[in-house]
Amino acid sequence: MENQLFIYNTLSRKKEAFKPLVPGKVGLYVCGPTVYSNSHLGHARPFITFDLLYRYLTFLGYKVRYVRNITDVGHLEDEVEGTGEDRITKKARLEQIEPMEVVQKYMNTFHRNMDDLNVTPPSIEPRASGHIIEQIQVIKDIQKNGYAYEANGSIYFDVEKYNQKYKYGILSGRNLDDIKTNTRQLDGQSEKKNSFDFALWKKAAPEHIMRWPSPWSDGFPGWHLECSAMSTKYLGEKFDIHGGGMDLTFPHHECEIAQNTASRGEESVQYWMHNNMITINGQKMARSLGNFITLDELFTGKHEILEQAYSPMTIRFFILQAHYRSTIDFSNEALQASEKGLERLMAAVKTLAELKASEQSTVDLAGLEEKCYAALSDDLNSPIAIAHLFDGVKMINSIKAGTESISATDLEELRKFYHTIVFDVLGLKEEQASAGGDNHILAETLELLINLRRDAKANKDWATADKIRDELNEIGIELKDTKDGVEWSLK
RNA sequence: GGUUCCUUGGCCGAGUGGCUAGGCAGCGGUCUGCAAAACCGUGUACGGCGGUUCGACUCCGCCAGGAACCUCCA
Repeated sequence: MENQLFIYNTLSRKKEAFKPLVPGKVGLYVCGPTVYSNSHLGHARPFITFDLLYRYLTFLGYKVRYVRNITDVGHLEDEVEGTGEDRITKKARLEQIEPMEVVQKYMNTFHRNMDDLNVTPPSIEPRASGHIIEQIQVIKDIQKNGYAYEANGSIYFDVEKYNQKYKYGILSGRNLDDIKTNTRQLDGQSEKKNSFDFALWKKAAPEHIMRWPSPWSDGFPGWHLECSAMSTKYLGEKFDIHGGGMDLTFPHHECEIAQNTASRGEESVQYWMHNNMITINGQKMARSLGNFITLDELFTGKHEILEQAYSPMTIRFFILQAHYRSTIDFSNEALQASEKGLERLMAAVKTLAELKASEQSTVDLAGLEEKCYAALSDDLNSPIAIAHLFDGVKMINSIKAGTESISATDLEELRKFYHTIVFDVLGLKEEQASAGGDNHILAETLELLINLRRDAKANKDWATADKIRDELNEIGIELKDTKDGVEWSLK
Protein backbone atom coordinates (compact mmCIF):
# COMPACT_ATOMS: atom_id res chain seq x y z
CA MET A 1 0.00 0.00 0.00
CA GLU A 2 2.02 2.86 -1.30
CA ASN A 3 -0.46 5.56 -0.31
CA GLN A 4 -0.23 5.87 3.45
CA LEU A 5 -3.64 7.03 4.59
CA PHE A 6 -3.80 9.66 7.31
CA ILE A 7 -6.96 10.05 9.33
CA TYR A 8 -7.95 12.82 11.71
CA ASN A 9 -8.65 11.12 15.00
CA THR A 10 -11.11 12.99 17.20
CA LEU A 11 -9.56 11.25 20.20
CA SER A 12 -6.13 12.82 19.68
CA ARG A 13 -7.29 15.83 17.65
CA LYS A 14 -4.53 15.08 15.20
CA LYS A 15 -4.08 13.45 11.85
CA GLU A 16 -2.61 10.01 12.41
CA ALA A 17 -1.21 7.44 10.02
CA PHE A 18 -3.79 4.72 9.65
CA LYS A 19 -2.57 1.34 10.81
CA PRO A 20 -5.16 -1.41 10.98
CA LEU A 21 -5.18 -3.80 13.91
CA VAL A 22 -5.01 -6.74 11.53
CA PRO A 23 -2.86 -6.15 8.45
CA GLY A 24 -4.94 -5.79 5.31
CA LYS A 25 -8.26 -5.69 7.12
CA VAL A 26 -10.37 -2.88 8.46
CA GLY A 27 -13.31 -2.92 10.84
CA LEU A 28 -15.50 0.13 10.32
CA TYR A 29 -18.57 1.08 12.35
CA VAL A 30 -20.76 4.04 11.48
CA CYS A 31 -23.78 5.30 13.36
CA GLY A 32 -26.80 4.88 11.13
CA PRO A 33 -30.14 6.62 11.11
CA THR A 34 -32.98 6.56 13.59
CA VAL A 35 -35.82 5.61 11.31
CA TYR A 36 -38.79 7.67 12.35
CA SER A 37 -39.04 10.14 9.46
CA ASN A 38 -37.67 10.87 6.02
CA SER A 39 -33.96 11.37 5.59
CA HIS A 40 -32.88 14.92 4.91
CA LEU A 41 -29.86 16.49 3.29
CA GLY A 42 -27.93 16.53 6.56
CA HIS A 43 -28.20 12.77 6.83
CA ALA A 44 -26.65 12.30 3.45
CA ARG A 45 -23.34 13.72 4.61
CA PRO A 46 -22.05 11.00 6.99
CA PHE A 47 -23.18 8.22 4.71
CA ILE A 48 -21.48 9.76 1.69
CA THR A 49 -18.39 10.62 3.73
CA PHE A 50 -18.00 7.13 5.09
CA ASP A 51 -18.91 5.63 1.75
CA LEU A 52 -15.92 7.52 0.37
CA LEU A 53 -13.80 6.14 3.20
CA TYR A 54 -15.07 2.63 2.55
CA ARG A 55 -14.43 2.95 -1.17
CA TYR A 56 -10.98 4.43 -0.70
CA LEU A 57 -9.94 1.79 1.81
CA THR A 58 -11.14 -0.85 -0.63
CA PHE A 59 -9.20 0.84 -3.41
CA LEU A 60 -6.08 0.78 -1.23
CA GLY A 61 -6.48 -2.97 -1.04
CA TYR A 62 -8.01 -3.41 2.39
CA LYS A 63 -10.74 -5.88 3.04
CA VAL A 64 -13.29 -3.84 4.92
CA ARG A 65 -16.13 -5.01 7.11
CA TYR A 66 -18.47 -2.06 7.23
CA VAL A 67 -21.14 -2.13 9.91
CA ARG A 68 -23.81 0.55 9.98
CA ASN A 69 -26.72 0.21 12.36
CA ILE A 70 -30.39 1.06 12.13
CA THR A 71 -31.77 2.57 15.31
CA ASP A 72 -35.28 1.28 15.65
CA VAL A 73 -35.97 0.97 19.35
CA GLY A 74 -36.63 4.65 19.89
CA HIS A 75 -34.88 7.13 22.07
CA LEU A 76 -36.50 9.08 24.80
CA GLU A 77 -37.49 12.57 23.89
CA ASP A 78 -37.35 13.94 27.38
CA GLU A 79 -36.49 12.64 30.73
CA VAL A 80 -39.30 13.94 32.82
CA GLU A 81 -40.54 10.88 34.59
CA GLY A 82 -43.72 9.32 33.32
CA THR A 83 -44.06 11.45 30.22
CA GLY A 84 -41.07 10.09 28.41
CA GLU A 85 -42.17 8.72 25.09
CA ASP A 86 -39.83 7.69 22.41
CA ARG A 87 -39.86 9.16 18.95
CA ILE A 88 -40.92 6.05 17.16
CA THR A 89 -43.80 5.39 19.54
CA LYS A 90 -44.94 8.96 19.20
CA LYS A 91 -44.84 8.81 15.44
CA ALA A 92 -46.69 5.50 15.49
CA ARG A 93 -49.48 6.96 17.55
CA LEU A 94 -49.76 9.95 15.26
CA GLU A 95 -49.99 7.75 12.23
CA GLN A 96 -52.10 5.05 13.93
CA ILE A 97 -49.80 2.24 12.97
CA GLU A 98 -47.49 -0.24 14.61
CA PRO A 99 -44.08 1.10 15.68
CA MET A 100 -42.37 -1.47 13.51
CA GLU A 101 -44.46 -0.27 10.60
CA VAL A 102 -43.00 3.20 11.05
CA VAL A 103 -39.55 1.69 11.23
CA GLN A 104 -40.06 -0.33 8.09
CA LYS A 105 -41.50 2.57 6.14
CA TYR A 106 -38.70 5.00 6.84
CA MET A 107 -36.02 2.35 6.60
CA ASN A 108 -37.24 1.57 3.09
CA THR A 109 -37.10 5.24 2.18
CA PHE A 110 -33.64 5.54 3.67
CA HIS A 111 -32.39 2.59 1.64
CA ARG A 112 -33.90 3.98 -1.54
CA ASN A 113 -32.29 7.36 -0.92
CA MET A 114 -28.91 5.80 -0.22
CA ASP A 115 -29.21 3.74 -3.36
CA ASP A 116 -30.00 6.88 -5.36
CA LEU A 117 -26.92 8.55 -3.90
CA ASN A 118 -24.89 5.51 -4.95
CA VAL A 119 -23.90 4.82 -1.35
CA THR A 120 -22.54 1.30 -1.05
CA PRO A 121 -24.64 -0.78 1.35
CA PRO A 122 -22.75 -1.78 4.50
CA SER A 123 -21.50 -5.31 4.94
CA ILE A 124 -23.80 -5.70 7.93
CA GLU A 125 -26.70 -3.47 8.85
CA PRO A 126 -27.77 -4.57 12.33
CA ARG A 127 -30.94 -3.29 13.95
CA ALA A 128 -31.09 -2.35 17.59
CA SER A 129 -34.38 -4.20 18.06
CA GLY A 130 -32.70 -7.41 16.92
CA HIS A 131 -29.95 -7.11 19.53
CA ILE A 132 -31.79 -6.65 22.81
CA ILE A 133 -30.18 -9.78 24.24
CA GLU A 134 -26.70 -8.51 23.44
CA GLN A 135 -27.49 -5.15 24.98
CA ILE A 136 -28.78 -6.76 28.15
CA GLN A 137 -25.51 -8.68 28.36
CA VAL A 138 -23.48 -5.48 28.16
CA ILE A 139 -25.54 -4.05 31.01
CA LYS A 140 -24.86 -7.18 33.08
CA ASP A 141 -21.14 -6.81 32.45
CA ILE A 142 -21.16 -3.17 33.45
CA GLN A 143 -23.21 -4.05 36.52
CA LYS A 144 -20.83 -6.85 37.46
CA ASN A 145 -17.93 -4.41 37.34
CA GLY A 146 -19.81 -2.03 39.57
CA TYR A 147 -20.47 0.87 37.27
CA ALA A 148 -24.24 0.64 37.14
CA TYR A 149 -27.05 0.95 39.63
CA GLU A 150 -30.71 0.09 39.60
CA ALA A 151 -33.58 2.40 40.41
CA ASN A 152 -37.23 1.35 40.06
CA GLY A 153 -36.50 -1.20 37.38
CA SER A 154 -34.24 1.08 35.37
CA ILE A 155 -30.47 0.79 35.21
CA TYR A 156 -28.20 3.82 35.09
CA PHE A 157 -24.53 4.22 34.37
CA ASP A 158 -22.59 5.60 37.34
CA VAL A 159 -20.46 8.24 35.66
CA GLU A 160 -18.88 9.52 38.85
CA LYS A 161 -17.67 6.09 39.89
CA TYR A 162 -16.42 5.39 36.39
CA ASN A 163 -14.53 8.66 36.41
CA GLN A 164 -12.64 7.63 39.54
CA LYS A 165 -10.88 4.84 37.71
CA TYR A 166 -11.13 5.89 34.07
CA LYS A 167 -11.55 9.29 32.62
CA TYR A 168 -14.97 10.34 31.44
CA GLY A 169 -14.89 12.88 28.63
CA ILE A 170 -11.74 11.89 26.74
CA LEU A 171 -13.38 12.09 23.34
CA SER A 172 -15.16 15.40 23.65
CA GLY A 173 -12.48 17.07 25.75
CA ARG A 174 -14.59 17.51 28.82
CA ASN A 175 -13.88 16.73 32.41
CA LEU A 176 -16.44 15.73 34.94
CA ASP A 177 -15.86 18.74 37.18
CA ASP A 178 -16.84 21.06 34.34
CA ILE A 179 -19.85 18.97 33.54
CA LYS A 180 -20.88 19.04 37.19
CA THR A 181 -20.70 22.79 37.48
CA ASN A 182 -22.38 23.39 34.16
CA THR A 183 -25.23 20.95 34.25
CA ARG A 184 -28.39 22.34 35.67
CA GLN A 185 -30.46 20.09 37.91
CA LEU A 186 -33.78 20.31 36.14
CA ASP A 187 -35.47 17.23 37.45
CA GLY A 188 -35.82 17.17 41.21
CA GLN A 189 -37.42 13.74 41.42
CA SER A 190 -35.01 11.94 39.09
CA GLU A 191 -34.05 8.38 39.81
CA LYS A 192 -30.53 9.17 38.78
CA LYS A 193 -27.81 9.80 41.35
CA ASN A 194 -26.37 12.51 39.16
CA SER A 195 -27.88 14.37 36.28
CA PHE A 196 -24.99 13.35 34.02
CA ASP A 197 -25.61 9.64 34.58
CA PHE A 198 -27.25 8.03 31.59
CA ALA A 199 -29.73 5.21 31.19
CA LEU A 200 -28.65 1.70 30.23
CA TRP A 201 -32.13 0.25 30.63
CA LYS A 202 -35.38 2.10 31.06
CA LYS A 203 -38.46 0.58 32.58
CA ALA A 204 -41.37 1.16 30.24
CA ALA A 205 -44.42 3.04 31.40
CA PRO A 206 -47.66 1.03 30.97
CA GLU A 207 -48.65 2.95 27.85
CA HIS A 208 -45.24 2.55 26.26
CA ILE A 209 -45.75 0.03 23.47
CA MET A 210 -42.14 -0.62 22.47
CA ARG A 211 -40.89 -2.90 25.21
CA TRP A 212 -38.85 -6.00 25.84
CA PRO A 213 -38.43 -8.21 28.88
CA SER A 214 -35.24 -7.98 30.92
CA PRO A 215 -34.02 -9.11 34.35
CA TRP A 216 -34.96 -5.70 35.73
CA SER A 217 -38.21 -4.74 34.08
CA ASP A 218 -40.15 -4.72 30.86
CA GLY A 219 -38.57 -1.83 29.09
CA PHE A 220 -36.12 -0.77 26.48
CA PRO A 221 -32.37 -0.25 26.17
CA GLY A 222 -30.67 3.08 26.79
CA TRP A 223 -29.75 5.47 24.10
CA HIS A 224 -26.12 4.65 23.62
CA LEU A 225 -26.06 0.96 24.25
CA GLU A 226 -26.86 -0.48 20.86
CA CYS A 227 -23.66 0.75 19.24
CA SER A 228 -21.54 -0.73 22.01
CA ALA A 229 -23.29 -4.06 21.75
CA MET A 230 -23.45 -4.36 17.99
CA SER A 231 -19.98 -3.05 17.17
CA THR A 232 -18.55 -5.61 19.59
CA LYS A 233 -20.64 -8.40 18.18
CA TYR A 234 -19.65 -7.85 14.58
CA LEU A 235 -16.22 -6.21 14.77
CA GLY A 236 -14.82 -7.56 18.00
CA GLU A 237 -13.78 -5.99 21.26
CA LYS A 238 -11.23 -3.89 19.42
CA PHE A 239 -11.75 -2.48 15.99
CA ASP A 240 -10.31 0.18 13.75
CA ILE A 241 -12.64 3.03 12.90
CA HIS A 242 -15.83 4.39 14.35
CA GLY A 243 -17.57 7.20 12.49
CA GLY A 244 -20.56 9.44 12.78
CA GLY A 245 -21.76 13.01 12.79
CA MET A 246 -19.96 15.56 14.92
CA ASP A 247 -23.11 16.11 16.92
CA LEU A 248 -22.85 12.56 18.19
CA THR A 249 -19.46 13.09 19.80
CA PHE A 250 -21.09 14.06 23.04
CA PRO A 251 -22.83 12.44 24.69
CA HIS A 252 -23.43 9.49 22.37
CA HIS A 253 -19.90 8.41 21.56
CA GLU A 254 -18.55 9.51 24.90
CA CYS A 255 -21.05 7.18 26.55
CA GLU A 256 -20.17 4.39 24.17
CA ILE A 257 -16.55 4.64 25.25
CA ALA A 258 -17.60 4.61 28.89
CA GLN A 259 -19.81 1.56 28.35
CA ASN A 260 -17.15 -0.38 26.52
CA THR A 261 -14.51 0.48 29.05
CA ALA A 262 -16.73 -0.20 32.03
CA SER A 263 -17.86 -3.56 30.68
CA ARG A 264 -14.45 -4.95 29.83
CA GLY A 265 -11.74 -2.62 31.06
CA GLU A 266 -10.59 -1.10 27.80
CA GLU A 267 -11.72 0.97 24.88
CA SER A 268 -12.62 -0.57 21.54
CA VAL A 269 -11.96 2.03 18.94
CA GLN A 270 -8.61 3.04 17.45
CA TYR A 271 -9.76 5.95 15.29
CA TRP A 272 -12.82 8.11 15.85
CA MET A 273 -13.94 10.10 12.83
CA HIS A 274 -16.62 12.77 12.78
CA ASN A 275 -18.11 14.60 9.87
CA ASN A 276 -19.23 18.21 10.24
CA MET A 277 -22.75 19.48 9.70
CA ILE A 278 -24.61 20.79 6.69
CA THR A 279 -25.89 24.25 7.41
CA ILE A 280 -28.57 26.39 5.88
CA ASN A 281 -28.20 30.13 6.28
CA GLY A 282 -25.26 29.36 8.53
CA GLN A 283 -27.29 27.24 10.92
CA LYS A 284 -27.21 23.50 11.34
CA MET A 285 -29.82 21.66 9.32
CA ALA A 286 -31.75 19.50 11.78
CA ARG A 287 -35.07 17.83 12.19
CA SER A 288 -35.55 19.50 15.52
CA LEU A 289 -34.91 22.95 14.06
CA GLY A 290 -37.38 22.38 11.26
CA ASN A 291 -35.01 23.85 8.68
CA PHE A 292 -34.39 20.65 6.81
CA ILE A 293 -35.00 19.60 3.23
CA THR A 294 -35.57 15.91 2.68
CA LEU A 295 -33.65 14.02 0.05
CA ASP A 296 -36.85 13.24 -1.83
CA GLU A 297 -37.67 16.94 -1.90
CA LEU A 298 -34.24 17.72 -3.31
CA PHE A 299 -34.50 15.03 -5.95
CA THR A 300 -37.93 16.27 -7.08
CA GLY A 301 -37.51 19.98 -6.43
CA LYS A 302 -40.67 20.00 -4.32
CA HIS A 303 -39.81 22.38 -1.52
CA GLU A 304 -40.51 26.07 -1.43
CA ILE A 305 -36.92 27.18 -1.09
CA LEU A 306 -35.71 25.01 -3.97
CA GLU A 307 -35.42 26.74 -7.31
CA GLN A 308 -35.16 23.43 -9.11
CA ALA A 309 -34.69 19.71 -8.59
CA TYR A 310 -31.16 18.49 -7.84
CA SER A 311 -30.15 15.02 -8.92
CA PRO A 312 -28.66 12.56 -6.44
CA MET A 313 -25.26 12.83 -8.10
CA THR A 314 -25.37 16.61 -7.82
CA ILE A 315 -25.98 16.20 -4.09
CA ARG A 316 -23.18 13.69 -3.80
CA PHE A 317 -20.78 15.88 -5.74
CA PHE A 318 -21.79 18.93 -3.70
CA ILE A 319 -20.93 17.08 -0.50
CA LEU A 320 -17.64 15.76 -1.88
CA GLN A 321 -16.60 19.26 -2.93
CA ALA A 322 -16.24 20.22 0.72
CA HIS A 323 -13.91 18.56 3.20
CA TYR A 324 -15.90 16.33 5.54
CA ARG A 325 -14.72 18.14 8.67
CA SER A 326 -15.89 21.55 7.47
CA THR A 327 -19.43 22.75 7.58
CA ILE A 328 -21.02 23.09 4.18
CA ASP A 329 -23.68 25.66 3.55
CA PHE A 330 -26.73 24.84 1.49
CA SER A 331 -27.94 27.28 -1.15
CA ASN A 332 -29.47 26.99 -4.58
CA GLU A 333 -26.49 28.83 -5.99
CA ALA A 334 -24.03 26.37 -4.47
CA LEU A 335 -26.02 23.35 -5.68
CA GLN A 336 -26.28 24.79 -9.17
CA ALA A 337 -22.53 25.37 -9.22
CA SER A 338 -22.01 21.74 -8.28
CA GLU A 339 -24.43 20.60 -10.93
CA LYS A 340 -22.57 22.50 -13.65
CA GLY A 341 -19.19 21.36 -12.39
CA LEU A 342 -20.29 17.74 -12.31
CA GLU A 343 -21.60 17.99 -15.87
CA ARG A 344 -18.23 19.30 -16.98
CA LEU A 345 -16.39 16.49 -15.24
CA MET A 346 -18.66 13.80 -16.64
CA ALA A 347 -18.47 15.30 -20.12
CA ALA A 348 -14.69 14.99 -19.95
CA VAL A 349 -15.00 11.36 -18.90
CA LYS A 350 -17.05 10.78 -22.06
CA THR A 351 -14.55 12.71 -24.16
CA LEU A 352 -11.88 10.36 -22.87
CA ALA A 353 -13.42 7.55 -24.89
CA GLU A 354 -13.01 9.44 -28.16
CA LEU A 355 -9.45 10.64 -27.70
CA LYS A 356 -6.86 9.53 -30.23
CA ALA A 357 -3.38 8.57 -29.16
CA SER A 358 -0.26 10.19 -30.55
CA GLU A 359 3.38 9.20 -30.71
CA GLN A 360 4.17 10.79 -27.38
CA SER A 361 2.65 12.58 -24.42
CA THR A 362 2.95 16.26 -23.67
CA VAL A 363 0.95 15.89 -20.47
CA ASP A 364 2.06 14.92 -16.97
CA LEU A 365 -0.24 12.06 -16.17
CA ALA A 366 1.76 10.52 -13.35
CA GLY A 367 1.84 13.85 -11.52
CA LEU A 368 -1.93 14.19 -11.77
CA GLU A 369 -2.59 10.74 -10.39
CA GLU A 370 -0.13 11.19 -7.59
CA LYS A 371 -1.69 14.48 -6.52
CA CYS A 372 -5.18 13.01 -6.48
CA TYR A 373 -4.25 10.06 -4.36
CA ALA A 374 -2.10 12.19 -2.09
CA ALA A 375 -5.13 14.40 -1.46
CA LEU A 376 -7.38 11.46 -0.64
CA SER A 377 -4.75 9.96 1.62
CA ASP A 378 -4.59 13.24 3.50
CA ASP A 379 -7.67 12.68 5.63
CA LEU A 380 -9.94 12.14 2.63
CA ASN A 381 -9.44 15.55 1.08
CA SER A 382 -11.95 15.05 -1.70
CA PRO A 383 -12.19 18.76 -2.66
CA ILE A 384 -8.50 18.85 -3.47
CA ALA A 385 -8.70 15.59 -5.36
CA ILE A 386 -11.60 17.00 -7.36
CA ALA A 387 -9.68 20.21 -8.06
CA HIS A 388 -6.90 18.10 -9.58
CA LEU A 389 -9.49 16.16 -11.52
CA PHE A 390 -10.61 19.45 -13.07
CA ASP A 391 -7.02 20.16 -14.07
CA GLY A 392 -7.25 16.81 -15.77
CA VAL A 393 -10.44 17.91 -17.51
CA LYS A 394 -8.50 20.75 -19.06
CA MET A 395 -5.85 18.25 -20.07
CA ILE A 396 -8.45 15.99 -21.69
CA ASN A 397 -10.09 18.85 -23.58
CA SER A 398 -6.74 20.12 -24.78
CA ILE A 399 -5.85 16.70 -26.10
CA LYS A 400 -9.15 16.63 -27.93
CA ALA A 401 -8.49 20.10 -29.32
CA GLY A 402 -5.04 18.98 -30.44
CA THR A 403 -3.04 21.46 -28.38
CA GLU A 404 -1.71 18.61 -26.24
CA SER A 405 -1.04 15.03 -27.15
CA ILE A 406 -0.98 11.69 -25.37
CA SER A 407 0.68 8.35 -26.08
CA ALA A 408 -1.31 5.15 -26.41
CA THR A 409 -0.01 3.81 -23.10
CA ASP A 410 -0.78 7.02 -21.28
CA LEU A 411 -4.21 7.25 -22.81
CA GLU A 412 -5.07 3.81 -21.58
CA GLU A 413 -3.78 4.74 -18.14
CA LEU A 414 -5.70 8.02 -18.15
CA ARG A 415 -8.94 6.22 -18.96
CA LYS A 416 -8.30 3.68 -16.26
CA PHE A 417 -7.45 6.39 -13.78
CA TYR A 418 -10.57 8.46 -14.38
CA HIS A 419 -12.75 5.40 -14.32
CA THR A 420 -11.25 4.32 -11.03
CA ILE A 421 -11.30 7.63 -9.23
CA VAL A 422 -14.56 9.05 -10.55
CA PHE A 423 -16.69 5.93 -10.44
CA ASP A 424 -15.04 3.56 -7.98
CA VAL A 425 -13.59 5.91 -5.39
CA LEU A 426 -15.74 9.04 -5.49
CA GLY A 427 -18.74 6.88 -6.27
CA LEU A 428 -20.18 9.12 -8.97
CA LYS A 429 -22.21 7.61 -11.75
CA GLU A 430 -23.77 8.58 -15.04
CA GLU A 431 -27.26 9.89 -14.72
CA GLN A 432 -29.64 9.56 -17.60
CA ALA A 433 -30.71 12.91 -18.91
CA SER A 434 -34.44 13.36 -18.80
CA ALA A 435 -34.43 13.22 -22.61
CA GLY A 436 -34.30 9.44 -22.42
CA GLY A 437 -36.30 7.16 -24.63
CA ASP A 438 -38.94 6.48 -22.03
CA ASN A 439 -41.57 8.25 -24.11
CA HIS A 440 -41.56 7.22 -27.73
CA ILE A 441 -44.42 9.45 -28.76
CA LEU A 442 -42.64 12.52 -27.42
CA ALA A 443 -39.36 11.49 -28.95
CA GLU A 444 -40.89 10.90 -32.35
CA THR A 445 -42.91 14.11 -32.25
CA LEU A 446 -39.78 16.03 -31.47
CA GLU A 447 -37.91 14.31 -34.23
CA LEU A 448 -40.59 15.55 -36.60
CA LEU A 449 -40.28 19.12 -35.34
CA ILE A 450 -36.51 18.98 -35.43
CA ASN A 451 -36.65 17.80 -39.02
CA LEU A 452 -39.06 20.59 -39.97
CA ARG A 453 -36.72 23.07 -38.37
CA ARG A 454 -33.76 21.55 -40.17
CA ASP A 455 -35.56 22.05 -43.50
CA ALA A 456 -36.43 25.63 -42.58
CA LYS A 457 -32.79 26.27 -41.73
CA ALA A 458 -31.70 24.77 -45.01
CA ASN A 459 -33.99 27.28 -46.73
CA LYS A 460 -32.61 30.06 -44.54
CA ASP A 461 -36.09 30.52 -43.15
CA TRP A 462 -34.76 31.67 -39.78
CA ALA A 463 -38.14 32.92 -38.60
CA THR A 464 -39.68 29.46 -38.74
CA ALA A 465 -36.57 27.80 -37.33
CA ASP A 466 -36.48 30.16 -34.37
CA LYS A 467 -40.20 29.91 -33.83
CA ILE A 468 -39.95 26.15 -33.42
CA ARG A 469 -37.03 26.48 -31.04
CA ASP A 470 -38.52 29.32 -28.99
CA GLU A 471 -41.95 27.82 -28.62
CA LEU A 472 -40.58 24.44 -27.64
CA ASN A 473 -38.48 26.28 -25.11
CA GLU A 474 -41.61 27.82 -23.62
CA ILE A 475 -43.19 24.40 -23.31
CA GLY A 476 -40.06 23.30 -21.48
CA ILE A 477 -38.04 21.58 -24.15
CA GLU A 478 -34.62 22.94 -24.97
CA LEU A 479 -33.02 22.48 -28.39
CA LYS A 480 -29.30 22.79 -28.88
CA ASP A 481 -27.55 22.82 -32.23
CA THR A 482 -24.36 20.94 -31.66
CA LYS A 483 -21.76 19.92 -34.17
CA ASP A 484 -23.08 16.38 -34.08
CA GLY A 485 -26.68 17.37 -34.69
CA VAL A 486 -29.59 18.66 -32.67
CA GLU A 487 -29.95 17.65 -29.03
CA TRP A 488 -33.05 18.15 -26.97
CA SER A 489 -33.68 17.97 -23.28
CA LEU A 490 -36.53 18.57 -20.87
CA LYS A 491 -35.90 21.50 -18.63
C1' G B 1 -22.19 30.44 31.48
C1' G B 2 -18.63 26.09 30.08
C1' U B 3 -16.06 23.40 26.00
C1' U B 4 -14.58 23.42 20.95
C1' C B 5 -14.33 25.60 16.29
C1' C B 6 -14.89 29.05 12.29
C1' U B 7 -14.42 34.13 9.62
C1' U B 8 -10.84 33.47 2.37
C1' G B 9 -12.37 37.19 -4.00
C1' G B 10 -19.89 38.07 -6.47
C1' C B 11 -21.33 32.72 -4.47
C1' C B 12 -19.52 27.76 -2.76
C1' G B 13 -15.06 26.03 -1.07
C1' A B 14 -9.41 24.21 -0.46
C1' G B 15 -4.64 25.32 1.26
C1' U B 16 0.15 27.12 2.76
C1' G B 17 5.23 30.93 6.67
C1' G B 18 7.72 33.49 0.71
C1' C B 19 5.57 29.92 -5.18
C1' U B 20 -1.92 29.40 -9.52
C1' A B 21 -6.41 25.74 -5.32
C1' G B 22 -10.77 24.24 -7.83
C1' G B 23 -16.00 24.87 -9.20
C1' C B 24 -20.00 28.38 -10.38
C1' A B 25 -21.01 33.32 -11.85
C1' G B 26 -18.70 37.65 -14.55
C1' C B 27 -15.58 39.31 -18.53
C1' G B 28 -12.85 38.37 -23.34
C1' G B 29 -12.37 34.86 -27.34
C1' U B 30 -13.41 30.34 -30.69
C1' C B 31 -17.63 28.05 -32.84
C1' U B 32 -22.77 29.37 -34.73
C1' G B 33 -27.52 32.47 -39.51
C1' C B 34 -28.74 33.98 -34.40
C1' A B 35 -29.02 31.82 -29.71
C1' A B 36 -27.91 28.08 -26.37
C1' A B 37 -24.33 24.61 -25.32
C1' A B 38 -19.33 23.36 -25.56
C1' C B 39 -14.21 24.66 -25.43
C1' C B 40 -10.05 28.17 -24.47
C1' G B 41 -8.29 32.45 -21.69
C1' U B 42 -8.91 35.82 -17.40
C1' G B 43 -9.14 38.88 -12.32
C1' U B 44 -8.71 39.82 -7.52
C1' A B 45 -9.18 37.45 -1.62
C1' C B 46 -7.73 35.90 2.88
C1' G B 47 -12.83 39.86 9.65
C1' G B 48 -10.24 44.18 12.70
C1' C B 49 -5.91 45.74 15.73
C1' G B 50 -1.21 44.55 17.61
C1' G B 51 3.07 41.07 18.07
C1' U B 52 6.87 37.20 16.41
C1' U B 53 9.64 36.91 11.63
C1' C B 54 14.00 38.93 6.51
C1' G B 55 8.83 37.90 5.14
C1' A B 56 2.12 36.00 7.59
C1' C B 57 -3.74 34.93 4.69
C1' U B 58 -0.83 31.02 7.16
C1' C B 59 2.27 31.34 14.10
C1' C B 60 0.90 34.23 18.99
C1' G B 61 -2.36 37.79 21.68
C1' C B 62 -6.59 40.91 21.95
C1' C B 63 -11.25 42.58 19.79
C1' A B 64 -15.63 41.91 16.60
C1' G B 65 -19.00 38.57 14.28
C1' G B 66 -20.81 33.54 13.60
C1' A B 67 -21.38 28.22 14.60
C1' A B 68 -21.43 23.34 17.04
C1' C B 69 -21.74 20.62 21.58
C1' C B 70 -23.31 20.93 26.88
C1' U B 71 -30.98 17.62 25.79
C1' C B 72 -32.84 13.88 20.92
C1' C B 73 -29.90 15.11 16.77
C1' A B 74 -26.07 12.80 10.87
